[in-house]
Amino acid sequence: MSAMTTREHIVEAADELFYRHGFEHTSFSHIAGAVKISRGNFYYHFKTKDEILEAVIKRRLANTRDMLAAWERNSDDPAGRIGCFIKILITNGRRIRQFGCPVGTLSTELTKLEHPSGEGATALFSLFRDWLAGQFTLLGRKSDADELAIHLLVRSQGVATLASAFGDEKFIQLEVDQMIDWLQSLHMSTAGGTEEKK
Amino acid sequence: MSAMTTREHIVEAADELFYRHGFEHTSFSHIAGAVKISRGNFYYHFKTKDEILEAVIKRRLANTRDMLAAWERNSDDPAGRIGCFIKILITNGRRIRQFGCPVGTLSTELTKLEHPSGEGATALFSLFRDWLAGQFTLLGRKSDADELAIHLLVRSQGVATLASAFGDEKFIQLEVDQMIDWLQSLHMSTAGGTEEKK
DNA sequence: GTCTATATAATGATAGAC
DNA sequence: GTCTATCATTATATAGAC
Repeated sequence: MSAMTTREHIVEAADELFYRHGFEHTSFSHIAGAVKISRGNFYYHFKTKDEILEAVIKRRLANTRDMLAAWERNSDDPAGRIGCFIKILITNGRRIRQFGCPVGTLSTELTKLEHPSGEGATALFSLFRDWLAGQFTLLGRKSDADELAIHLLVRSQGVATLASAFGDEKFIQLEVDQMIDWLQSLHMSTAGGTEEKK
Repeated sequence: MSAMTTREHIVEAADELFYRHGFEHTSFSHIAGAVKISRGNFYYHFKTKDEILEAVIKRRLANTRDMLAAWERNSDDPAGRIGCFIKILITNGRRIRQFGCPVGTLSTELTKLEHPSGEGATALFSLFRDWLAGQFTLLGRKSDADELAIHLLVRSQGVATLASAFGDEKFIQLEVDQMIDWLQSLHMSTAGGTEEKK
């Protein structure tokens, strides 16, 4: 059934292990064990560990693009789409409490390692940033769309960091509710502002 | 002049290196190079690398306690003290853009490593959390003091994460200003609430 | 207390058989 | 494409001289 190539299996396993244990802490042995191939066979598919990291980031970029596209299909109004973003904290709550945000934690690690692929991790952030800014623009907040996008990223990143530090889920819901309220109040004031311009 | 023992030098150097490059990526060689002692000499002072980590966390706990005490001395009103917390993002802006938040990044890393000292890193978070909750209580928000403390931690953590991912400083000031506004609005509504009780 | 070996294990990476 | 050696390097950690 599974038409996945060995290469794809490697990237999928590496993706998960990098998320759970970090890039540096994940060795070829770990990945090989997960994929059930020998360490040697690895180098037929990837010449270096960094190449696997590149493939993982590419995969995450593609998956993220798919997710954003799905949100756009599932909701016509930008506020609802932004709501989808906010609610990942609930949807992926269990994993976020365990391992934090996959985007933020990878970016943080690669920055400390001064790793060239750190830019790729930032690109992953930019994907969300630009998409959110686009939605805020549709909401009528063209002038401060990027600031609002950053603001939401800031809050969701912070929730993820604290959720995994304290292993707590109580305040995740609280913070999510506040973000939804914030989005709502923004929507309201914007609707008013739009009317004034008529 | 320097009355610091070799042990203290090691802990200080390790503290800085753990912050800049992460715990796992920092080797004895790196620390030894910074302190200018041989690798072998290390084990006279610490039996394992984990022991150094413990000492570093202990040092950070002590330094944090000192910082919180200084904020209490420098300001009589709790709002001003909370303002001190918010403004670390500016004060330590350069380093935060380079290496993120020392508390958050260590906690994130140790969680992924499933390292026993992860609890120590969380204790560092709790120091801020409890202190902030105490200040909010003094502000007259006893019932939701912990939620407010978490909320501020969330936002400052998020700012630190994004600041280091994008290497940007523009939105740090923006976010800090918004946090100050939020604190102010809270203070106002609370002052009203306090009067009502009279 | 500090040093110079040295032991040991794991890691990323290679060579060559099948 | 996958495997079994194997290599070189690095890391933590130890032993023993000074």
